[in-house]
Amino acid sequence: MARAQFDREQVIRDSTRLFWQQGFSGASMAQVFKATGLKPGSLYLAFGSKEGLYLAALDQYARQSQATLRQVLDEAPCVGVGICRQLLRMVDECGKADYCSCFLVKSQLELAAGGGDLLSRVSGYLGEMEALYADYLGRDYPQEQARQKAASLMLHIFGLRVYGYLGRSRDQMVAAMQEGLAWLPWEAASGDNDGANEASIMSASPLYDGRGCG
Amino acid sequence: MARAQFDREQVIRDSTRLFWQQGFSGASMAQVFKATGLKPGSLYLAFGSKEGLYLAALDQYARQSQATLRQVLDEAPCVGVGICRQLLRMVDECGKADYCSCFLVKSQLELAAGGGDLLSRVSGYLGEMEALYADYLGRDYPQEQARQKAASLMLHIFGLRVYGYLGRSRDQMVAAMQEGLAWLPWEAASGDNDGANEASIMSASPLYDGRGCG
DNA sequence: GCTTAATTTGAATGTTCATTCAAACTGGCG
DNA sequence: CGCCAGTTTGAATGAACATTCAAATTAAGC
Repeated sequence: MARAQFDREQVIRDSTRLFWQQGFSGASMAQVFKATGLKPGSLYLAFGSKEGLYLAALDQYARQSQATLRQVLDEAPCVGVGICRQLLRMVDECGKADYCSCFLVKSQLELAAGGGDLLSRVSGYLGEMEALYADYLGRDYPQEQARQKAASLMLHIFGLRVYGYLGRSRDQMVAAMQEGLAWLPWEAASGDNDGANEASIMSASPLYDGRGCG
Repeated sequence: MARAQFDREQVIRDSTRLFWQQGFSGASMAQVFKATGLKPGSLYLAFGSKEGLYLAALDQYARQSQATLRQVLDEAPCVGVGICRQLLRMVDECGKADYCSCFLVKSQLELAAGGGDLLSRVSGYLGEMEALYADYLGRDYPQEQARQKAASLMLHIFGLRVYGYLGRSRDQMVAAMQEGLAWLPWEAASGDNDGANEASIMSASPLYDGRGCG
């Protein structure tokens, strides 16, 4: 009966990289065939359409992002420190040559006008990220304050995803984040790294490191 | 010798609306012909190419945005109040049915991967907005603090341009902005409106009201 | 009102787009 | 081994794409 001869997750990962960089409209299926190594027939049999493939890419990216965020927050000595570490990592991403903002943020902006399935999925995932932060912050703050701080956090994260393109120095960006998020324990986060898990989290491909928008 | 029979500024304005909503790749020249009422030949004679027209749209949008920002800041009793008013207006934009983020922000994200003239123009304009805020803040703060606060401001503005899509209430968004920008005189801004200029600034078309990202 | 350069027109260009499909191939199973 | 459902192939499809151009039309200057 002949099983599929490609690694579905890897194909999605390759497609994600392309869609992330070029956008939905900006990436052609011809580029997808090249990036994944699959021929049209195989790709369409597996994913149905360009939109279907994009949807799979979004799902994988969001799932990965949430998992990584949970991991970072769980491994930190407290929520605040975990959040700082996550933010500092995002700042570091901005310095990379192939910096590409966040796949969800880019998708939200590109697809907003069109509406449709893709858009509601994206908005949903972004909302989930905020809820996740609020949830963790709920350990240290009363619920209303936790929600408020999560909103401010999302504002800074989204902002950084754009600001990161303007070529400011790492120090400038960190200072800008600290200015509006003064309630976070920045000192503790930049000081103590238990070192070991540093390498385990930094890994994977240069563009798609599974960290995402969270 | 036959002069051009169309209003160039109006054509650019119509094109801006389309590009702003759909993006550079997402908008087709056929849509541009429809939106502007011009035939291919006329448009290509006037602007050279799709990219040329997009460039004209960017320029007009950025010029208009900067002018409006200066006006708002100049008319306010002090810089802080002016900034708050501008931010509150941006929050209000998010509630509109055809909310479309900021043309410069959307362009930055879409064009970042491709590079080229368009991109450097966009990044330049965004940098100018920050410099403009820093300049005005220089009246109330020493230079270094002014720069810092301008950076934090841009982070919030960019953030809001994305966060605005998530469908939060006006109050929630205002609270989120206040959380990170607590040094601004929010009370004074929401309280005293001299009323008169309120209507003069709120005007123009539903999508393109010339306010922009600043 | 004639001249003439500038502008408008819209069909035509050749390319690239997402998608389809019949034919070839593959490998698990009886 | 031979069957056949599942998979791969890559050429073919027709629509949509940005752009061009020769011919028609316009109006400013004389």
